[in-house]
Amino acid sequence: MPSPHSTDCRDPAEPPGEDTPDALPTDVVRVAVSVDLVLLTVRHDDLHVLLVRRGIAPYRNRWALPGGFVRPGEDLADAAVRELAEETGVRQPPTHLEQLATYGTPGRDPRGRVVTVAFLALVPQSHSPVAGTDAAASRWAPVAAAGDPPGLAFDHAAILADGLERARSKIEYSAVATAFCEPEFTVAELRRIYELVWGGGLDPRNFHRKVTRTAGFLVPTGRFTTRDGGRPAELYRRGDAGVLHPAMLRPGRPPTGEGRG
Amino acid sequence: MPSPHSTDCRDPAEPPGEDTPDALPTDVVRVAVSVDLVLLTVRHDDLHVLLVRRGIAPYRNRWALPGGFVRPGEDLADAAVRELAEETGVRQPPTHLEQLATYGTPGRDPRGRVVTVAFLALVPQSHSPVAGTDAAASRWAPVAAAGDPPGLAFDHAAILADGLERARSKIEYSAVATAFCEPEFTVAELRRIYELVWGGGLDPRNFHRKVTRTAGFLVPTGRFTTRDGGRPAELYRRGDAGVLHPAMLRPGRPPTGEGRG
DNA sequence: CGAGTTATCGTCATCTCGACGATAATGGGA
DNA sequence: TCCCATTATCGTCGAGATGACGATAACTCG
Repeated sequence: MPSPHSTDCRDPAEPPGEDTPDALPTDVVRVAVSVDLVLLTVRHDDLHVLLVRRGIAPYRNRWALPGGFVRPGEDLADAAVRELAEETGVRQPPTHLEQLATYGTPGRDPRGRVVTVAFLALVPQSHSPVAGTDAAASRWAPVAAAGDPPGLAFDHAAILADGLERARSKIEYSAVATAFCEPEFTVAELRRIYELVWGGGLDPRNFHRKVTRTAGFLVPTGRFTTRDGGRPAELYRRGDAGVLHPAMLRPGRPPTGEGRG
Repeated sequence: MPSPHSTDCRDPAEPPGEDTPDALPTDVVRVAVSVDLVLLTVRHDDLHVLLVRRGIAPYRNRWALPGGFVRPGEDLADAAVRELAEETGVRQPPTHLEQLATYGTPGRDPRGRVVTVAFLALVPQSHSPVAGTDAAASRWAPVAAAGDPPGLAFDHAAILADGLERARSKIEYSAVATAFCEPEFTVAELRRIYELVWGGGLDPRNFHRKVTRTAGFLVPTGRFTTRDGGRPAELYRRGDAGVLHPAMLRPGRPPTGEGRG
């Protein structure tokens, strides 16, 4: 495959070690890199996001997404997990953690150039004991009110919006909605997740048919619970399905391709 | 992030400007930030990716994804577009450009800590005159052979794989496949895109029905061409549809949810 | 002009979905 | 204890989408 039309390619490709300079070009700009977390959970029958209160300028006393600077020799995902534990007291690793996007617009941090890698994390309520060492320093905010005046610090409102949109679309074609659930859950509890994330009601009968017949989505335990009232409901565990086929369809779309998302 | 231990929060939230220190904490690590491009196009009836030959160590003479360091005051997406123009001679902005993911594992660059933001770009063949100022310095490689020994520099093989997977899945539920096409194209040409990206044959009749009936996907021009041979085919333009409903279904999946992607 | 090629339309069985009726199995009160 | 509200789960039905594939249209080439 090497150079088809190259004039002279007598020097073969080299491994990284050979002839490697010790440092990057001197004119390369160095920037601070941070990670920020959009950590979502469902509690009190509402979708919540974890926010921390900034203790220092800029945006002192404003609410922000939890996050912090990446340390030397630390991988990005590791930094996200570390910040999660440090700032929230959440011990268990999140049931779902994925990279969301990277935000690096100059000026997004008044202190200087900071590029932040945002992560989306989903946890069940049991993972979120309340969070934080200091009650005043962090809180779960209903997502609808998370951006209330004076608004979030930095560009965190945009990051939160992107995270929510990602969550909303991702539960359509993947099984990540179960990441919000306890290890064992009922179909109704899973349905409630979808309803809260999507913000609309779903037909219990069609939903039940859909999730129980999509292979790999749910694993029946054979045990039942009456914690939701009414007839006992079977308990399920997360299946091993990554993506769903066909996808869960978000209601409210026109019957035939309206295009435009 | 810094410790928000403030017990008393009598001071109201502050705008960024007030009490803002001039600089970031001194112990924050600064890293080099680069952008890398997975630039895909279809040429000679095959899916190709643009590669550049590295002229300096590390990985000297190895092929790599086009990219470079972000400049001071430059936004990430702007850097991607700039590198695209600089390294490839591609003038027009790509028909499709999206952020792919960020790679920052320590040690991925032997020269030091480098975090790279990867972008996925799709262009029609007409956008890719050949590319590059120096013929030996860049080339279009068939994606199947792009990673051939001795392999791509850095972790670019993984980035390329992620980009391909993104493209493969994204043409399912969005209309980005048209980004590979010239401004006016036939249904057969669009079908060929899907076949090459997915790597399998599609039924021309069912494909035609699907794309022409999905609102917003294609806009008929009323004109026809015989450039593909046979009966004249109508020319279409890209519609304004962002996402497709229902999605284009990748063949080869079992009829009912097999789960697992 | 006929053969080959490609485009486009149609048919049909199957699958899925949304709407919604029906039945099962609890707990809480009268 | 019995009735009822509540929730879970199963079934039915029509509309729409899909995959397989037949049929016809319209061009080029020999």
